[in-house]
This record gives sequence, structure tokens and C-alpha cells, in this order.
Amino acid sequence: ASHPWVRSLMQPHVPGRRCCIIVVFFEVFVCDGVDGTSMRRVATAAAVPLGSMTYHFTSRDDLLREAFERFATSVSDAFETRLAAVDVGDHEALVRALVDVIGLDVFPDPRDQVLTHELYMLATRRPEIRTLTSAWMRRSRTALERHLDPKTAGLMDAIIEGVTIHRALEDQEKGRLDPEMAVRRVLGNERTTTP
Amino acid sequence: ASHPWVRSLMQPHVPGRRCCIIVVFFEVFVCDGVDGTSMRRVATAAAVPLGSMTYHFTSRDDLLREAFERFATSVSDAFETRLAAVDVGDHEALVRALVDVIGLDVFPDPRDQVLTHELYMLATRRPEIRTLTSAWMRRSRTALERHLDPKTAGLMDAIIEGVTIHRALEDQEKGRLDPEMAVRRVLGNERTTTP
Amino acid sequence: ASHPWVRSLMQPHVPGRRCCIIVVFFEVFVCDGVDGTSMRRVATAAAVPLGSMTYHFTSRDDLLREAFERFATSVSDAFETRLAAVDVGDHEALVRALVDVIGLDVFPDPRDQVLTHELYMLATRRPEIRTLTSAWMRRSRTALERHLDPKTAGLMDAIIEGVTIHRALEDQEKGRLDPEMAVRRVLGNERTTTP
Amino acid sequence: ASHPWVRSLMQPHVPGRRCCIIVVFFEVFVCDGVDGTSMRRVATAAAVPLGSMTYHFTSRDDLLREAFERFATSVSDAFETRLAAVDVGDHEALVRALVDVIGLDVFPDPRDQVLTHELYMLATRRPEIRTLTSAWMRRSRTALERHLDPKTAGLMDAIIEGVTIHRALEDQEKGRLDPEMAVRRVLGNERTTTP
DNA sequence: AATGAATGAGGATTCATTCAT
DNA sequence: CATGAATGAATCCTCATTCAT
Repeated sequence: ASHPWVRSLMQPHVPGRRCCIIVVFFEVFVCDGVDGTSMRRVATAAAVPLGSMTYHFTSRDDLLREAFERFATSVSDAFETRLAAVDVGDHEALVRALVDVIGLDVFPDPRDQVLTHELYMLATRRPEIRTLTSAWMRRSRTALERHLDPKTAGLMDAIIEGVTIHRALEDQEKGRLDPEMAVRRVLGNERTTTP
Repeated sequence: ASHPWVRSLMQPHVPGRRCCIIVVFFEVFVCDGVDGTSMRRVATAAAVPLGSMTYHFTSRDDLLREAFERFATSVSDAFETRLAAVDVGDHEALVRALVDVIGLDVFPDPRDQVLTHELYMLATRRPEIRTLTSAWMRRSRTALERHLDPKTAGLMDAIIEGVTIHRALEDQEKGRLDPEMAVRRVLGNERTTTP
Repeated sequence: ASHPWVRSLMQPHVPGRRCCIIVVFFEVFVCDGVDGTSMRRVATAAAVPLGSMTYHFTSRDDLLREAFERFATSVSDAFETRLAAVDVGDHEALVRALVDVIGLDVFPDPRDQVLTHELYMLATRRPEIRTLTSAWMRRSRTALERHLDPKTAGLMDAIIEGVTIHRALEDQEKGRLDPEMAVRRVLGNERTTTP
Repeated sequence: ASHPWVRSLMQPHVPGRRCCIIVVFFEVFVCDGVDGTSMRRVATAAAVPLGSMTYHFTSRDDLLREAFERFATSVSDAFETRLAAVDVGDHEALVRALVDVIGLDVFPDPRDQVLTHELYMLATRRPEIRTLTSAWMRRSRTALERHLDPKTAGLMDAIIEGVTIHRALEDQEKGRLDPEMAVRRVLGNERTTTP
């Protein structure tokens, strides 16, 4: 599988089929989007008979929901883990951690950025998916608030979001957006090294 | 039409049908997403015969492209206009303008936020749509760079993005994200009012 | 078309497709029953592209409902017409008319008997079809009550039903059931010629 | 089980599973009809693993056939038993027995009427089921012919059929059809109480 | 003896698009 | 200029059945 974070989907005792389908689901989804990711297409891509799809996942929605649940959990875990490793008060370590979150954790492959957005879109329309994103955001917020006051934490979340998006979208001008600068500005105190 | 910005779609010399279809297209799109917005559904919602759809818009993609082109231009215009009204160097006016952009221009109706995201998604997959978003971003950047150094301008763009998204997604805790604070932090100087 | 009563389906200004589909629907239905009569099968039998089916009939239920509506009306009409031709009080003419109803009108082709039964089955489960059968029965009852007291009319309806069924079901022993005798017994007066 | 006659299905030496499946089969069948009664649905309703279905009944047809065989036998038995208790020549006892057959034996629950009809439908299409209904009818005929001449027996069978059907179908106007009157008319002698 | 996993065929329906009028 | 009719591809899903265990 080509997406780094899918390794976490490979759980020991889950029989392979379900998992394989989910992995391939992401593969297809990243390329073809919500409306392009049909059961058929995933089935074909996974070299799985069509009947297997609805055997393992009652419905297309079921597959979608489970896939994104795993995705959200994965990303959320990585974020939480990295922030947990930072000592409270260690300002520079926090900056490094946050910069790493943007640069390394979230989307080593910028195409994966798409997933987050599609997830957001789904969330605006389907309540059961909204619970996923809400939980995700709550976890991020909590993790951040161990180090920051609530309002700054909210801002940090927002800038991480924004920077990640714009990086994914801009084809040229790589490096235009400086994650470290973003983090320091939002932290907003004089220890910040302004360019 | 229920979306405030659609008024700008009502241009005098465009024959009514085309325009009506586009307006309704957004109506449907916001509710049902990419895969839910079929020619048929738009036709029905607009009380337009199905045959009219492909008469006015060669294909579904054509409709989609044109609709989002108008959308991007609309939003872009509003942004540019507001920033153009700010005198270079008038720091407080800039802050007010940017806060207004977040709070007023972009999405008076948080449901419209969906459109931007869907546009982003489309952009990642379709080159001809990427030209739209690229142009949009370039305009924003240029407008911002009249007041800010390039790196700060990029950050500002990102924070606007991030704040807007998170506002659209969080159901409760309204007011958790403070646009003014966001803007001031990114501007990053001592005049900022830290909480 | 092989069913005599389908001629009444051929209405002048109705475009041929809809009608053709319904005619073939009956063809298939008689052979294959409710669960065998799929859109696909009717489409194939009618040499009509599958897409045409749902173009002309929004859904399978729609087709089913319309087909049986026409069927019920057809049979109902024939019954009413024949009884209307009988003068009130002309006992022997009434007997002849009723015998003809059983023997000629209802089902020249005994296979068509199946249709009535399937219609009954559907009626027990679908309210919208029950309205059809209810209307049908009401018309029969009314037509009969011009000549008979209500209770006898009800019985006459029942015996017509029963005789028709048993005739359709018994493979051998044709002629075992004597329609005229049935009618006279139910009429139940001394003018009856008992065997 | 909610159907009175299913008690007769509970035979001592039949292993429980098979029997349970059949009982539930009827439950489902009455509600959902031929095309709604799938192996899966029966399995679910009976809380039996899907694999068990085809283990106990080689095929769906097999289940169907066996179920209806039991049904036909049940109803047939009741009919025969009741008529056997009548002394030949005891006219009033015969009338009472036949009225009871209509009112009590056949379908205490009018929903069960559906089963007979579905059975008839199946009979018209499947020879192996036709043998069931033929045997059933032959038994009825024989039982009746102990008391009546063949033609009257045939008529009696038919009127029982017809009255039962119409009773099942008419929603209002209960009591419109008088079983006793039906029986007496068909018996066709002067002892009949005309209204 | 019993069953969970798996699958291929077929179910209804929705759709973008074409075309004659 | 506009549109109703028509259609073939593709949609999700349900199902009877097979088979290894």
C-alpha cells in the first residue's frame, strides 16, 4: 500500500479481506473522490469480487464510515502522540513538535490531504460522520491545551489546517509557506523569531 | 435564491435560463454534494426540462466548471474589493478588513463553506479547475501583498482558511475562534492585543 | 399479443411503447409470477432497452400498479356491460349472462386466471392495490344488485370466483363444474332446474 | 407461533431446526409474499445461521415445497376430519360442519388466506406443487362426495373457496357474506332458509 | 452435523447524454 | 432555440448457493 499511515490499519487478527478493501478504498478515493469511489471500482482495484464488497461492508456508506473512522483515528493518534512527548513549558520543543506535525505526520504524501477535506465535506452533510470529526477536533484541542490557553489552541489548530491545505494546493512556489513561522506567529509572544 | 453571493451571478446580459440553472445548481450542491448533484436533480429543482440542461451546458462538467468559476470570481472579488479600500500602512483598518473578510464576506451562511472545500477537492483532481483556484489564490496573495510581506501574506491566507473551516465544522462552542485575534497574531507585532 | 382482453389496452393516442410494455408485462407475469417478472425480463421479452422501462414506468411498482389497474378495469367493464344488457326481472337472461361471464368473459384463456389471483395476493399486502380490487368488487356488486338482493349478489360473486378458480386449477375432469348449475343454485328458487 | 394451524407442524420426531424454519417461513411468507421470502430473511427471522438454511433444505424451492406440503396436508386434514364426523344423511349436521369449515377451520386468521392463494399460484406454474393441490382437492372432493352427489360436491368446494376469498378481501362490510346461506343455497333444496 | 465465508448472477434504479423534432 | 423521448452504462444492493472447516 502506498500511503504511509495505512500501516496502522494492518491489525493482526482482523481477517485480511476487510482490511485490504479499506486500504484500496483509500487508494481509489484519493484519485477519484467521493463520487468516483464506487463499490465496483474498489472491488476491481482490490481484485475482489463485487459480491465480497457488500459481504464485508453492508453498504457503501458502511465502508465509507469505517474507512474514515480509521483514518481519523490514525491521524489523531499521531498528533496526540507527538504532543504528548513534549514537556509542558518547553516552548522550543512545542514549536518543533508542531512543525513536525505539519511537515511530517499529517501528510507525508500531499495527496492524502485530500482525505481530510473529503472527510470535512462528508461531515457537513452526514451527522454520523460529524461525530468522527468532532471527536478528532476535540482530541486535538485537548492535546494542544496541555500546552496552550484555549484560544491560542484553537488558533493553532486553525493555522495547522490552513497551512496544510495551502501547501497541498499550491503547485509551484513550494516553501512559500513556512510552518515554523506559522507556529511562532500563532504562539504570539516575544520569544518568537520573526523573519 | 438563498445564498447572498448569488446576487452577483445575476448579470444583465446573460440570458435567464443559464443563470437560473447555475443558481439552483449551488442550492442543490450545498445540500447533496458532488455525487448528489446530477443534471436531473438540478433540472428538477430548477423546474427546467432535462433537455435544457445539456442544451445550455454541454456536459455536467461544463456546468460544474462554469458554476465554480463564477463562485471563485465572486468570492475573489469581494476579497479584493475589501482590501483595496484599505490604505497601505493603516494597520487597524487592515485588521478590520481582514476580520470582516472572515466574518462577513466569505460565508455569511456557514453552509456555503462547503462550496470552497468542494472546489478545493475538485481542484486537486481536475487541472482545468486548478487554474480557477490558482488564479483565486494569486489574486488573494497579490491583494494581501499590497499590505504585507509575502511570507506574512501567505500565513494570513492560511489562517483565514483555517479559521473559516473550523468555524464551519464546530457545532457548539461558537465564538471559540476569535477572528480578530487570529489576524493580529499572524500580523505578529506588539500592537497585538493578547488575551 | 396472446391475451384477448389486451385489445382494450390499445388506445389510439397513447404512444406505443408504454402500452407494448404493459402487454408484454402480462405475457411474462402469467408465466413467471410476481417474483419472476423483473424489469429486465419484461424488457428482454418486449425487445425494449432496459433504460426504457424505468423511463416509462418510474419503478417496478409503478408498472405493476398500472398494469393491474388496466386489467381490473378491463374485466370489470366486461362484467358490467354484460349485466347491463339484461332486463331487470328477466330471470333466464340473467342466468345466461352470468354463465357467459364465467365461461366467456373473465378468462377465455384459463392461464389468465392467474392474474386475478396474483392481483388478490398483491391486494392483501399493498393498500394502493387494495383500492383497485375494492373498486372492482364494488362495481360487480352494484351491477349484480340491480338484479338480485344484496346477500344473493354477494353469494353470486363468490360462486363466480370459486368456480373460476377451480376450473383453472383442475387439470383433468373438465366439465366437472357446471357454471349454469352454479348460477341457478345460488339464485336458489324453484325455477331452477336441478339436475 | 402465531398461526393456529402451525401447531400441527410440531411433530415429535422431526428435529427442531427444520421445523422451526418452516414455521418462521410461514410467518415471513404471509407478510412478504413469494418474492419477499428469501432464504436470508427467513434465516434472520428464525435466528438461524444462513448456512443452516441450505443445510436443512437443499434449495429455496425445497423449503417452499415442503412448507406448502405441510400446509396443504394440515388444512386438508382438518377438512376431512370435520366431514368425517358427520353422519351420512344428517343434513343439518352437514350444514353445520361446512359452515364451521368456512368460519373456523380454514382461516381463523384471514391473513392465512394468503397462503392458499399463493399455493394456488405456485400450483399453476410448478408441476410438483400441482400434485399437492390436486391431492388436496381430491381429498376434499372425496370427503364431500360421501354426503353429496359429485356435481354438488364440486359446487360446494367452489363456494367455500369463493366465500373465503371474498371474506379475506373485503375490508368493511363484514358479515355481508353469510356462510350458512351459501352452504344452503348450494345444497339447493327447499329446506333452505331464504332471506 | 453445522456454519461462516465467500461469490457470481441478477435485482431495481439513476444517470449523462444523444437526437429528432 | 428548445425539449421530450429514448437509451446504455453504471450505480448499489440482495440473493441462492457453494465450500472449507
